[in-house]
Amino acid sequence: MAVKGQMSDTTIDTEKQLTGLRQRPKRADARRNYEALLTAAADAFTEHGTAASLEDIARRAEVGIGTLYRHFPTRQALLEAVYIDEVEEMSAKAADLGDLDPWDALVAWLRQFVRFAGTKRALADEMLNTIDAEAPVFTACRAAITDAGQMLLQRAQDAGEARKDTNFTDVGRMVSGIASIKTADPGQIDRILDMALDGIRAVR
Amino acid sequence: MAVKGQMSDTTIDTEKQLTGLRQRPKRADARRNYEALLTAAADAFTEHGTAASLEDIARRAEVGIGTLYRHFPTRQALLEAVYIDEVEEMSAKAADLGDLDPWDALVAWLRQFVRFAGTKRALADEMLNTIDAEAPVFTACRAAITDAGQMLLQRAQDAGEARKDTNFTDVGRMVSGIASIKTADPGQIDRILDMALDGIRAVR
DNA sequence: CTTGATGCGGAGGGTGCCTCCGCTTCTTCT
DNA sequence: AGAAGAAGCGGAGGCACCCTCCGCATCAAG
Repeated sequence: MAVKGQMSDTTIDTEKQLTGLRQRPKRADARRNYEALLTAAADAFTEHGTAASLEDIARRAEVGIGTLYRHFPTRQALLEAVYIDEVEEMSAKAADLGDLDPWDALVAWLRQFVRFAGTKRALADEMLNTIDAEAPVFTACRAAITDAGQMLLQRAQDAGEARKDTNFTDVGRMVSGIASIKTADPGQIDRILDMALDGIRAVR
Repeated sequence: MAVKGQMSDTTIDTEKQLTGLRQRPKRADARRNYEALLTAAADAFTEHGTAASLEDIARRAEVGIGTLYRHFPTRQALLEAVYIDEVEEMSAKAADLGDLDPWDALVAWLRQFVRFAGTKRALADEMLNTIDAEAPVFTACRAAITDAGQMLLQRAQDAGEARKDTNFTDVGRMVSGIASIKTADPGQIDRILDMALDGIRAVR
């Protein structure tokens, strides 16, 4: 497929793909519960990893356990929904950052990317154990993230703020590598990321 | 410390280090139960991952649940013991292979290494989440594996069967990279390993 | 306002985790 | 060999979690 001048086209495409993977309930009360569960689950998974208690999630969402199971019949389903939700958020965030200075926007987005990758790696691993790496969930999510990152990097490059001899494939890998560093000191990741980002910046 | 001509010195050293990390019970019945638990746990963890049921492990070992908990107060402790046990086995295996042709010995050992790394990676990851990467368990285990592999590679190199411009650091990383490939086809890993091993073989 | 359709929630049965302590088995000393 | 204390055993019991099932409440379309 040809990429026309603007990036937004592909962004919209991948967003549609993502949304297609998930159908939110239509009745008002059901949708309320669904969203509450998603939020509670995201918190719980971040806090306790993939092993978080489903009953606890239902409690946090102030919803019966039965409701949780109706919306998400398996732990996998819930995991997947949370994952897609966060990818969508990363994607949307990229668009929101459009007003900022291109470089600042890129940095802000990559920071969020590190947080995302850090807490969600376990989740993705868990999912990989159960379903195929080529499952539509993953292809769509990868595409969405790549599109968003590519756009921000491109913009920074066009503004002469990021070096032109790189691409998002490299930057993405670098940053996710940094995100996966296991360390006791939470500030260390930030420091490393700062250094690495200096490497992406254009020489003035 | 200086390494004298023979490899066996370091091997013995690292074995001692490992054994020091674990003290088997001394009373006969207690030791029997301890070993039975270790075997059962290894099976269970390989089969169901780190989440295997401890009660199931006790059942398989034909031992009361209380006995399991006395020997291994936490899941971590059991995980660790199994891990050390398997590392010791890898280490011992390297010595056993001494009679074989150097190249065959190396290949046989690396094959076992892949199996080991494949099933035990999850275990090591789990442990890393709880304890430090520099904990004595890990340093000692890394050292033991490295020693064993280094010796076998050296032997194959000396016999002119493995290329001389490499070392176990590289070979080890390569093989553990291969071991970590996620795939549905179990034969694929074997095929890839074969190809990779051809790359280590000396040009005739 | 009525009335089906849709969604809610929690009781209940099953499993796993971990602790605690009365009973058994081993080892050592005489 | 026998006694006696040390060491070890095992499973009942209390709690949390998993998941299902179904009577009851709530919604929205007519």
